[in-house]
Amino acid sequence: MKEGTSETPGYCRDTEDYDVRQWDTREDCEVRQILDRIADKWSLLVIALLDRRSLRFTELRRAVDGVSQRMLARTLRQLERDGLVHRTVHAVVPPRVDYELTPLGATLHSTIRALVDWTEGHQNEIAAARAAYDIREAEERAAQEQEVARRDAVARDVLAGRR
Amino acid sequence: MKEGTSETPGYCRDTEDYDVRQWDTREDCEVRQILDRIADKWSLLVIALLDRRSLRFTELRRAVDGVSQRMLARTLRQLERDGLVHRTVHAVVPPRVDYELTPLGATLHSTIRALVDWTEGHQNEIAAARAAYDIREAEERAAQEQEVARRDAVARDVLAGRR
DNA sequence: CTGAATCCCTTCCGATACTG
DNA sequence: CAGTATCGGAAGGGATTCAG
Repeated sequence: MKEGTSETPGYCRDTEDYDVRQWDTREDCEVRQILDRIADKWSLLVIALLDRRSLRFTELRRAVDGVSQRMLARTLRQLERDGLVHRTVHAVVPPRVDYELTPLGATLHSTIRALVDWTEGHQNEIAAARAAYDIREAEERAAQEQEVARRDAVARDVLAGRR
Repeated sequence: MKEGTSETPGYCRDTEDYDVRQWDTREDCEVRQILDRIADKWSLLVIALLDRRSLRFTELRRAVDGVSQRMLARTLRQLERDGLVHRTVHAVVPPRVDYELTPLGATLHSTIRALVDWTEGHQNEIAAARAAYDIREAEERAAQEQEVARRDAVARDVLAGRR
């Protein structure tokens, strides 16, 4: 089986004796796997970039900045297979290949865009939360060590002095 | 440096001579990294699950179904550090730890929910697209092989018969 | 230019075992 | 119950090379 195909076990042990409360647990047989691909680092960026315009391979490569040729090619093939991106090959030399969102991909775009926008809009809060967390953790760690040292001292005193 | 800290280079080469068209390329110094964490497989599921209710570690473990103890613990630590999830330790025995979304995390919930809903709502279309793609690819591959075989035959004839 | 294929190193992650 | 520590296999992904 070729590399990117993912053996897709496909199973879905029958949902007998299992009350579907929301979507949470195992009905994701397929969903879980799709979500993984959609929420993939590069897929996210590519879909976000392909907004109402088509871009060629090299343009995407430059725009994403950091993606390797290998990963971009793989990502695009997957997105094409999933019917989210359309690939147009122009029979010219040098070859030119354009990528654009399919109607299905376009419906995903706004959702992904929302996610990206959220991240942009809250990155400062997250950075602050991280800083606060790190400080708290450092303090706790320090207090912990002090406590250990104190106990050590006490133990030494007891052993050395009066016993 | 401990495992999950991620060396966070933090750089962001100054945005001189770079027209910010949208968000696409490199202003993601920080965003890119946050997006990666948020769009993470387990983070997504955990945040989606923590809807207006608090769950304890084991409940999450069961609900997510498939996550290892290690990954769940790591994911929760990260989410806590990012200020998206709040952790409450009850000083009882056996220990009990509750997790719930912070206000910040709650604002992310709907967005993530939208992503999950999209996936659920379009999984059939994606499955169909994949099937179609695979068939097309198989046909092309078959045609390719036929062509090769045909040319082979011709070449053999030329070499053997009249030359 | 647009890929596919190979090599190879790094990171991820699950299984297991051990604390509080 | 709620973790942390360690280890080994598996997967991810970059650099390079070759082809159309």
